[in-house]
Amino acid sequence: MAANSELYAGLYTQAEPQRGEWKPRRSRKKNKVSGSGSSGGVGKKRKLRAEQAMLLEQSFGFEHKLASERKDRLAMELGLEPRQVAVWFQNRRARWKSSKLGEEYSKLRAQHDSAVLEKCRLEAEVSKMKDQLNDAQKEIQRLSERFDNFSSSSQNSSLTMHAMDSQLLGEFAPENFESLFYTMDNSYISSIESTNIYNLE
DNA sequence: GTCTGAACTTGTTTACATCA
DNA sequence: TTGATGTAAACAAGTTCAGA
Repeated sequence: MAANSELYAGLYTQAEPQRGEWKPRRSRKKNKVSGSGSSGGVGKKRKLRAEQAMLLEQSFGFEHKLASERKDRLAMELGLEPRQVAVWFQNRRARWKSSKLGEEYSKLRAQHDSAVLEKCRLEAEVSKMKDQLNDAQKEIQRLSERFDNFSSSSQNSSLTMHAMDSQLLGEFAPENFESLFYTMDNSYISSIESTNIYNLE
């Protein structure tokens, strides 16, 4: 296959090449240029001079895409082949994209790390709350059993609820103890929770 | 030996020219 | 006039390789 540099040599026109955004392209040339001669052959790879690279960078900073006119003008200003300018822009776009991807990766990595930390924190919190719930349930169970024992042993007793109140619960007796027992028939747990007897903290 | 970057290769897309 | 086909130019992605 003929080298593209040979094919392209001398074929650059005033067209506006842009992919993605539409712009009118070159008008087709009738005559092919076989210019496989000196100009197309870059031959040895050589590093661009500092001022050439600087101007190319400036141009790239202005616009990443390279319209044909600009390419020709740049090539003329820099004393390079238009093909070299085009190649430089292609490579520069590739480097730019690569660095952009690197930045994007770093950002996502940081977000991921902080999300993992937050997940750990939340899991620890859930675990702690489960423990507290467990303790609360045990305490409820304990009190329930004590109450059952007491009520069965003193079923015929003449003790009043008030007497039982202070005897059984001591300092933990809630102020509305009677109403608590009344609601316990319907919903023991929820009434306890709603009267906030047990501080889970 | 490694890295960087210029140049190249391959495949795809798009605009245009030509012809039936 | 229109649809099919060919061609050139441009691009992205990947590769090669000279020079630092």
